Amino acid sequence: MRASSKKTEVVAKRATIRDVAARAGVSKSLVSLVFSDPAAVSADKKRRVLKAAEDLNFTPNFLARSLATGSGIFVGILVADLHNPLFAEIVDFVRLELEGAGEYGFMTSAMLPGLDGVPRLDSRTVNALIDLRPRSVLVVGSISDLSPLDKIPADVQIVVASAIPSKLKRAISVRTDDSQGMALIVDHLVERGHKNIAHIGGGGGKVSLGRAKAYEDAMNANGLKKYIHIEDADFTEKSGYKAALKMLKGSKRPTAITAANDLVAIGIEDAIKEMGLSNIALTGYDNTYLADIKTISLTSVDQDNAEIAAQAVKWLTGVESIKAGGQFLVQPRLIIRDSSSARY
Amino acid sequence: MRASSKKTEVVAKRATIRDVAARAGVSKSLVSLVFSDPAAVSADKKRRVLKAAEDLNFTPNFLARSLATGSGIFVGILVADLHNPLFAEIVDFVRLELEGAGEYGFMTSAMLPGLDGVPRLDSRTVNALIDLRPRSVLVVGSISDLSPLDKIPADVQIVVASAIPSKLKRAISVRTDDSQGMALIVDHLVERGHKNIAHIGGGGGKVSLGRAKAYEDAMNANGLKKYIHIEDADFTEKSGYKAALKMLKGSKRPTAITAANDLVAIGIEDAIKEMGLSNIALTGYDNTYLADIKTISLTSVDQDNAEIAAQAVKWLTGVESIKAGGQFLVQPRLIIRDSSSARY
DNA sequence: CTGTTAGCGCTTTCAT
DNA sequence: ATGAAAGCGCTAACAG
Repeated sequence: MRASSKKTEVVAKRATIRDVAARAGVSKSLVSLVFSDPAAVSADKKRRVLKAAEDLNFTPNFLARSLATGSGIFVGILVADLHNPLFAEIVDFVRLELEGAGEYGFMTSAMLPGLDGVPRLDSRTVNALIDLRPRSVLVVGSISDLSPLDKIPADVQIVVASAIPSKLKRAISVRTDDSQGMALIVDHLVERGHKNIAHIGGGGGKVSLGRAKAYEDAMNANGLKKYIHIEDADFTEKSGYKAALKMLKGSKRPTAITAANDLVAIGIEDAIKEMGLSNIALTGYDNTYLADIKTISLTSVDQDNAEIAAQAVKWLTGVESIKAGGQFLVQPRLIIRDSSSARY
Repeated sequence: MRASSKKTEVVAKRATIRDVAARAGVSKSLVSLVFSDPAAVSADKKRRVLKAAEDLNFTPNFLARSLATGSGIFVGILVADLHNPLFAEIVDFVRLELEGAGEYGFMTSAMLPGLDGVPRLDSRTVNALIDLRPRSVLVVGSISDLSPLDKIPADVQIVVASAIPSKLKRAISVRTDDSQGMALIVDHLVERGHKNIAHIGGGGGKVSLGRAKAYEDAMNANGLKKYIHIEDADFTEKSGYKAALKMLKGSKRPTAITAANDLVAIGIEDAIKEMGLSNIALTGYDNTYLADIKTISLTSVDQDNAEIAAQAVKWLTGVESIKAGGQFLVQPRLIIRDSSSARY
């Protein structure tokens, strides 16, 4: 039924600048002007063009425009890991923020599952993004090797959010101050009377490593150097679970455990339960929605995603700038929930 | 240091077909041919062109090609909700599958946060996607109104995965058979001795509604019509929590509760805990990684994402076809965990 | 098999 | 202020 058109294939082609020009009785270039530099065209003609565009349901072709201009009018967003709820939140904030600035964020995922389980930056997507000629590029989350992004023209600003840029000197980054975040956590546990506070994390990336280091610093600051105890884990639940089992079976069992992120904390919690232990304080990191689930109720550090997004957008839109390699650290906030209630 | 180029701005512009032609000593069209129809060019010249391309780090411009061809060479992927772990998984499978078929999937998120909290399909992204001229389009997850996609040329197949297409007759869909899924769940609970089995869900979308209906059918099939009890909730944890409180405070408290999805189940669990109840069996749906967290350990229905992805890709690549509005239902699998262990 | 000529839809100079 | 012409990087008929 639907396919039974007359002789003409009625494939609803999008109207072009030419169609609009014809309908409005002006030249193509004038139509183009209306959409790129509206102020430069007479009110009368402008109205007519706009009307015609409206009638024809016309929207400038994104693609053709990028091709012709040599530089697009949108911000390219690359998400590192679709599975991490944290990143989805940041992307939402960024888009809202971008929207407010009258800019447009085009989100793509450049990560390929990867045969070995480790996600890899897909060069085809990177190339596609380059072809699209974004005005700037935002990378959300940790990508182990950002160097493929070096093919992006040098005048296109690359901003990394919630991660430490790896192998890409020109990138600038905005993320939470993990030294402070970890200090908040350790101080909180110390207040609750804990001394023997351990950390599970430090593996699988710069961010993780940074947090482990921050934990050490915080312990030292509290004069608890002798209690420093780190069991290696990356950012996954499974890895937290295994590390926790090992730690809890060891001789100097801690009274409190700090995790590299919420997922790791969940894995630790599983291990604690499985071993029939109780009264061990536990903290997460990132304050994802998981932490807020009542069954889990995890004390965690909030990264202030809104703030991260706001700063990223300032750079992406060129409102603010900073030299290559520069960074901005956002203040974290401690969210206290049940998991850290055990006292000592 | 890096910026101190000589007089020429060394913005690493991507090499064009022209550069390659010059270097290989052939015409532009020949280069083009090598990349579009390699078989049609002599081995010798082909080698030379490929070599030159290699040297220049040349990759055909995605954009220009789409513009010239009128139909791109990639599959556009639109993700409904970045927050739902289920969708990320499906996307991963689809990409892997596409990769295997020698095709390329370009993933974008078309959902804007939405001021009222309800995500909306962003017309700019839809337009951008249309401009890119994908060979076919995959929508992953529920979007309340797909009609903006009707602007996609009629010859571009639109496939919806893990959702029921709304307001878009031309779309075809692949998803799990929820009648079977719910039957598996109800049968399982009946086997454990339960009769008074309730359902929380049914609100906020066709899929949710379908599952509620499937629950009713399964109850009827077990001769448990008089126990049918549905409390309205959408797909969020919060909504499950509220519905559960209401249900559990009511007079005919069930011995088992089936949830519309895992998140809702988690909300229900919170309510159960909060009311100090125990021995109520609980089931989720979707078998997300949340269900597998030991602390949660939720009996759930696995959708077989790999199978969904495989079917979607067959359609997307044109290997198989089906008439507009057609659908394919995948067999679900019950994953039994602790949450349903309560017997009655 | 190879090279030439248009042209995709748009944005520029550059005249008018 | 407006129109004509050239061109972004590529492919698609053509002719050689």
